[in-house]
Amino acid sequence: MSLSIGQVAERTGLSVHALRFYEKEGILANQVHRGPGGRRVYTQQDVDWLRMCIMLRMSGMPVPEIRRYTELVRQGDGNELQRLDILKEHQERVRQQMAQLQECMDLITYKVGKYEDYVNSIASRAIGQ
Amino acid sequence: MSLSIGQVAERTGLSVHALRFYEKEGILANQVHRGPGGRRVYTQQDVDWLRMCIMLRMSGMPVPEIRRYTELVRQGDGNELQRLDILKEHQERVRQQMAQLQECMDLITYKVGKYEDYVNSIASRAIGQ
DNA sequence: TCTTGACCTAGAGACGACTCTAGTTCCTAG
DNA sequence: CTAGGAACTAGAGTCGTCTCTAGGTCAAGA
Repeated sequence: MSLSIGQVAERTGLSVHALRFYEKEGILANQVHRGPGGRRVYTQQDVDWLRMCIMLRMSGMPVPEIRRYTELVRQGDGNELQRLDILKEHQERVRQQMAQLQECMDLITYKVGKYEDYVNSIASRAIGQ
Repeated sequence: MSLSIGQVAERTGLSVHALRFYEKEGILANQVHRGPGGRRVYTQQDVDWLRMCIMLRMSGMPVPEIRRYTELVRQGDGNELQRLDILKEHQERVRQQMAQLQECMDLITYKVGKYEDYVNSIASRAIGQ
C-alpha cells in the first residue's frame, strides 16, 4: 500500500511541511521512493516509523539525536548496543522530566486547592452563612 | 534581607540575564527596588515568587500567561476566580502532558526491553551457550 | 592610580523546530 | 484548453526563550 505525502500527513498528524523537513533532516529509516512526477510515495512502514519518531520528539528528543538513531537503524544489524544506549539515555531523561512535571503538578494542585477554599469561603459569606 | 541580582541568580538557578529578562517581561509580582547605583535589590519574597514562576515555566506555561497571572496578583484582592481559572487550565495541560509523556515512556520502555533481550541473546551465544 | 568584578541598559544574536513563500510541474475534471 | 488541486524545490521567515554584546557606572582592594 502506498501513500501520498498528504495521506501521511493526515494519518500522522504532521504537516506536509514537517514531513519534508523530517526527510531533509534524515529521520526516515528507509528513504522515500518517488512516484511519477517525482512525488513521494510512502509505505505503511514509513508511517509506523514516523509515529515512533513523533513519540521521541514529543518526549523531547532533539532532531539530531533522532537522526543518529535513524542512521544506526539504517546501517542494519550489529549496532544494537548503541541504539540501546540512545534509548536508555532518553528514557532516563523522560523519567526526570516526569518527576519534574509531577513536582510542578503538586505545587499547582496545592495552589488550586488554596484558591478554591478561598473562593468558596467568599461565596458562602456572600449568601450569608 | 536584601539580595543582589547575582545572589538571586545563585539561589534560583536562573541566569542574571534571565532575571532581567523576566523583569522586563513583567513577571515579578512586586517591582524590584533599586539600591545605590541603580542596582536591583531583591527580597526573599521575590525569590519565592520566582521559584513559583520557574515551576510554571518548567511545566510549560508560556511567559505571556505567567505575566497575566502576575498582573492579577499585582492588582490585589478580588480577582481570585480569574487566577484560579488560569491555574486550573494549566493544571489540565500539565495533566495531559504527563499522560502523553507516559505514553512515550511506555513505548520507549518496550523498545529498551526488546533491545536488551536481543543484546543478551547475542551475548550468550558469543560465550557459547 | 589601577584593576577587578559586579552591576547597568538597549538591543542584537542564537537556537530549535517548524512553517511559509515563490515559482513550478503534473494530473484530472469540466 | 483551462482551472483546480496536490505535489515539488530552495530558501526565507517565525516564534519563544533566552543569551550575549557593547559600552558604561561604581566601589573596594593592591
